[in-house]
Amino acid sequence: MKKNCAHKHTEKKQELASLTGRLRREARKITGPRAAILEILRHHPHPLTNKEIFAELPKGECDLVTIYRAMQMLEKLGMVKRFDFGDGTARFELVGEGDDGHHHHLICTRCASVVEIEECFPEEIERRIARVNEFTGVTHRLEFFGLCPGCQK
Amino acid sequence: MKKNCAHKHTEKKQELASLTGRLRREARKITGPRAAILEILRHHPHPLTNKEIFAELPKGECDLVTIYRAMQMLEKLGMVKRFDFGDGTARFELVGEGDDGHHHHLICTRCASVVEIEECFPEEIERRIARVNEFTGVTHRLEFFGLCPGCQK
DNA sequence: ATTTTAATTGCAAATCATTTGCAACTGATT
DNA sequence: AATCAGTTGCAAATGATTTGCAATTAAAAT
Repeated sequence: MKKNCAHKHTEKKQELASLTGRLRREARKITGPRAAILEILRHHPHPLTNKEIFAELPKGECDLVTIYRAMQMLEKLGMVKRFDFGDGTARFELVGEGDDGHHHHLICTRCASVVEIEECFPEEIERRIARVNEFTGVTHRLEFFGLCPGCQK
Repeated sequence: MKKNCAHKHTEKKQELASLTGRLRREARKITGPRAAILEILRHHPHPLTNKEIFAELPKGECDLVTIYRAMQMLEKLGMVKRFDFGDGTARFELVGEGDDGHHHHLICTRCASVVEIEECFPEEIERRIARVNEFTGVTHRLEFFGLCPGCQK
């Protein structure tokens, strides 16, 4: 069941207590659904869709809508990062304290397996793009696509 | 009404005849709706959503669904390129003959103005990413976001 | 430990972008 | 002008995500 799993820099699985602590600090309630969701995110290195999280959850643990609301909230608090693989479904990954979660992925266009990538768009080029166009606060969204070893028929 | 418009490499507005010619070659019919859609794309340098195309069209010229279908077809023929700015709506830009349309944009997160970017992700790094992970046919999706000069309060 | 209160949840229904079914229509070819 | 496959419009279906609202509950106050 395990997918390609080349974790270079996110191998630090956060403690559940640390996660709930962050919630508490923000005056959020630690509810059953939230603990369950965090627990699932904690154990998954790659971005998950809300449906996938829902599927991992014990049967009636919580409603899909609750997951949507939880992810919205966690994203606002900076505890999860939203990724867009271009298939019309949002994916979320837990973000470490202090970290901004910025990184990229290499996705197999056939089997959808995901590899986390260390490389990033060169800073100096991004700065030049910002300067030349007089934009400020420039970031980027970047994902790679290709055929994974197993799918190269 | 004009947005920020720094066209570096797509300043070659294709002839309508050349576009319909491509359709004809593919055994597609040149219909009123299609000609109208191509005409609009031809005159717009930046990616347009189907709704935007629809809005530009003379009132009852054609149905929104027809635009969806036309864009699907044009994308399949490689005549338009689909872009994803992460807001859940596809955008399309006309692609020159022979060109694959691969390029990126800098989008203002406040006013949504778009600037076309010449820079691309460094090839050698992409090749390394492919090699290291044993992926083939690797490409990328990349867009930049920031505050445009006019929106920097 | 019990009350109080605001945050949270579930469920149904609403939205939005996009797709699909199907019968009527129309370019392009003969 | 006849023919026929490709197209179109309209309604309805899909899929992801959001929203309204009344019932529930975690956490603070008593």
